[in-house]
Amino acid sequence: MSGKRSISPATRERVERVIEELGYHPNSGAQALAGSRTNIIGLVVPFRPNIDMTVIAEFMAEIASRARARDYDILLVTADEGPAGLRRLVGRSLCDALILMEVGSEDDRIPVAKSLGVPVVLIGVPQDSEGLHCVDFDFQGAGETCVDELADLGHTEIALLAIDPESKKGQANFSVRFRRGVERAAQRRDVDIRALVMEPNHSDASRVIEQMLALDPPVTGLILQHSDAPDPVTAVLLEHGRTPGADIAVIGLCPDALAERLRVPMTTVQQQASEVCRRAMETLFRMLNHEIPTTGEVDLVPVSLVRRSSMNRAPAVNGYIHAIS
Amino acid sequence: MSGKRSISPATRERVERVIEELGYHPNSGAQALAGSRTNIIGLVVPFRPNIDMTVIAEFMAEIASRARARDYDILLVTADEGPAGLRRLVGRSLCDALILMEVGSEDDRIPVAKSLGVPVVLIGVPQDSEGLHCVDFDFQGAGETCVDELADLGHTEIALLAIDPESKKGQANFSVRFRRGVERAAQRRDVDIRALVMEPNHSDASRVIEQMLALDPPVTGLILQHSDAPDPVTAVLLEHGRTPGADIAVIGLCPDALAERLRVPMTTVQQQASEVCRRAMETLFRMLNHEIPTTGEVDLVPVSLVRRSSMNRAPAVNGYIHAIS
DNA sequence: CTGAAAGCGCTTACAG
DNA sequence: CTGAAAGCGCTTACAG
Repeated sequence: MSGKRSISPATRERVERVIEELGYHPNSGAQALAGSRTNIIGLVVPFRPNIDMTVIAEFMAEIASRARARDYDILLVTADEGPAGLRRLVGRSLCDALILMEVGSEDDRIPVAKSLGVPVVLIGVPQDSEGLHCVDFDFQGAGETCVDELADLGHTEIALLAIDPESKKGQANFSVRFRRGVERAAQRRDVDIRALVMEPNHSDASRVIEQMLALDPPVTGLILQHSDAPDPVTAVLLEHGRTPGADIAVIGLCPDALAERLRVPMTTVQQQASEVCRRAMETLFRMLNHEIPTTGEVDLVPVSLVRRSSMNRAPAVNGYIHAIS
Repeated sequence: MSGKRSISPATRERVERVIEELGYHPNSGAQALAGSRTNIIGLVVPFRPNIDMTVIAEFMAEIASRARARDYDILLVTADEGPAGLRRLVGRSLCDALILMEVGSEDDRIPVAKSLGVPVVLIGVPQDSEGLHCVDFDFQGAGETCVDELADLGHTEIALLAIDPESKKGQANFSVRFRRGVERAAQRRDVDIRALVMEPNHSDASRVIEQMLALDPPVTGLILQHSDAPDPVTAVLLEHGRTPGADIAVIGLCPDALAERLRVPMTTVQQQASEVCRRAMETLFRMLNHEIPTTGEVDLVPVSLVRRSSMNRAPAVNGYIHAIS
């Protein structure tokens, strides 16, 4: 018996010693059958191309270790099994609960996720999240923060080096949400945004930045959406004699490690994968323990701004100094 | 009954129809208990920092999909559970077989892997691989191929932009094996190699390449070991007026997609993750079907050279044209 | 080709 | 606090 009923210290110790000696491990299949719980969590991972596997892996690591901390294991399922995969997992009683990663706006797994009868947490925000527990970064807030930070420094002509929205068709909607945040804040702050689609490599950065430098009125602030953009963009700006933090203000979305090792360390909005995972796993375990119902709502992790050296005030224009809010 | 004994077409069809109608799924715990097989493969994944998760994810995707193709599922285990994790997996009968990724030279999981009593395949080549099935890229061959290709074009002064060997201490040994290949071939071809340790970002590439350009006798060929090096290195070379394929020959190790979208598409040795996974899974399934014993040997996937535009002949030196072998 | 018994190794209730 | 029965949903032999 494992922990369910009271036991005298004497026999407990005796049993524990024998377990140790014999190297006893309970048979998981028998436990699952008799106890009707598997102690396994199904993790549905997107292995499509065009997804940043570095961040997916960060999530997997965090989720797996949090699961083990509560004596759960992780069953890895690829997203391309689709809705039928989810049915199989719970139909065959392969797991007690599910986590779906990279859930898109119109995800065909949403309806079956709702009717599965086991706890489910989504990472991402679908259009119709009604009744589902969803956890994600607040990408819209991140976009707003970037614009606000630039506007606070007096910038009114801003370029957004954007992820191609076409490349993410039908996938996760974080780039759309970020951009929506940028646009809302731009309107609110009465600031100009020029969006330039860019691939995150040196030659495309070169192309796009030359385009940007030709713009009139001149751009003084830059928002980088793609997490691989900072290295090539910083390099190209320096090649053109524009030092981030002195000649042009740069802010964006990327891992801290990258931001810090740039020639000019970049101000970023932080995406804490661990915090998203912590919340997702916490609500999953609460559902498994029947502490909360299996229906839930959207839980957005607020962004936090990390100021480094890539931001500067907007230069005076025509002798007029921008009012700083 | 699923497939084990003969059955009349009539009843078969009747049963299949009912299965369909009722949405029947066999209970995996009961199957495991009664059949003493789980149809689950344990996959032990390294989530340490300093590992390229892009390639790890490529392996996971390939392994998971090949497993599903034979009706196996994947249990995800993090490498930091160590040897005890392996014992737990088979002790609790959570899986029928194991795959260990990123196995290092002196891996403390090796001895227990040998005594586990279930089929195991390692991805990587430990020092003591005796009796274990190991599959990996032939990194040594890759290193040799790079040097041979340069030497064939007449280059005798070659720089290796290398991964810091310290950063991989106690981890997988592929960078050591690549470098060993480079050194062996250099000796064999009587060619000079200067190794320069580099981090794969634009500013470190800049530092290292300036260092390289100052070398005497001048370097005419470049080997890139780090798969993230090609973009920044190509950029820095062009900044210094050296066009790969015209002024300097460049070859290296990186994904095809990256090599092809560079300003000068780069000649590379190809690392086919899918081929490594295919072989690993093939031998695993053969073991599971008792077609081969659970003891095995090292299986290295040969590299294949993909020529693109980054290579040129060595320039004539002092009026003397190098003899081409 | 088909039926029906035994048993896989546990957990859960039910007695003591 | 402890013992012993029943049963979880299958697979595997063993009969017919």
